[in-house]
Amino acid sequence: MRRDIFQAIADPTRRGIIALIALQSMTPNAIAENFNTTRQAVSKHLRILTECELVKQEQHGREIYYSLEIEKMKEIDKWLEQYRKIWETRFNQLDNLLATIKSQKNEK
Amino acid sequence: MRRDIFQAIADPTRRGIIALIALQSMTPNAIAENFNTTRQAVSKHLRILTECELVKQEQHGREIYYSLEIEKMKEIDKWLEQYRKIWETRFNQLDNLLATIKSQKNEK
DNA sequence: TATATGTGCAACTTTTTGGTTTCGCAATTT
DNA sequence: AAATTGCGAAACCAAAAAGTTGCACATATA
Repeated sequence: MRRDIFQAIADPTRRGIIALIALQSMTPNAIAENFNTTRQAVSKHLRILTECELVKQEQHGREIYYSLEIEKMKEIDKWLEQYRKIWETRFNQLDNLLATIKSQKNEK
Repeated sequence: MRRDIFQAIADPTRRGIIALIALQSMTPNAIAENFNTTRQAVSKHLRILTECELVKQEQHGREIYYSLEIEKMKEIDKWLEQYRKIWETRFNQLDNLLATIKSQKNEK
């Protein structure tokens, strides 16, 4: 089992679950109502999300409320950081190029 | 075949390839040297990356150079945006809380 | 022209994944 | 106490994915 955050967000249903519980915690049954699968399938997704600490659970009687561990999402942001640097550099280079063209125009 | 960007970055070897060709374009053979797999396996990964437009190729004679399509990486950033909003809000709330505590202290 | 090299592609195998069904347990409700 | 409800876990299945091997094709080199 690989069970890292990138593998966790690879599945569209899991991304749906993440979006759903991002703002309020929900029970497996309530979550499953929003998808075209069984409660058990959602339960499996929740297990995977829990295993890589993207989701936390809180038991209330026989109900278990799941919610997003937003801090963990920052890991993706952190990974993206190196590429953000690249595209920002490219953007600045383009910016400089445009500025150069503009100044050349004005010199005419 | 799902073949979206999230599925593409789920595989650790593919993330390795992305990191490798982010700054300079490389041939499949050169890329494969950096991993513990065969050239053909890398080729398959490159195909997947190409199919979801994360990577572009440029043919030079019999060699094919692969490089990262950095623009496509912004899609992940875009998806992350909604969650970034959440953690920034949380951060501000914490900030406000700390400020409140501080001012209460000063009132003593 | 013959040989070597860089490559993609197809067939095949193994592993992983997502889903379903069935079950048992604990907490409610009747 | 009995029935119902909410849940996770295990066993099983089908589909997908990752890797391997063998090939064909084009380009380069001898």
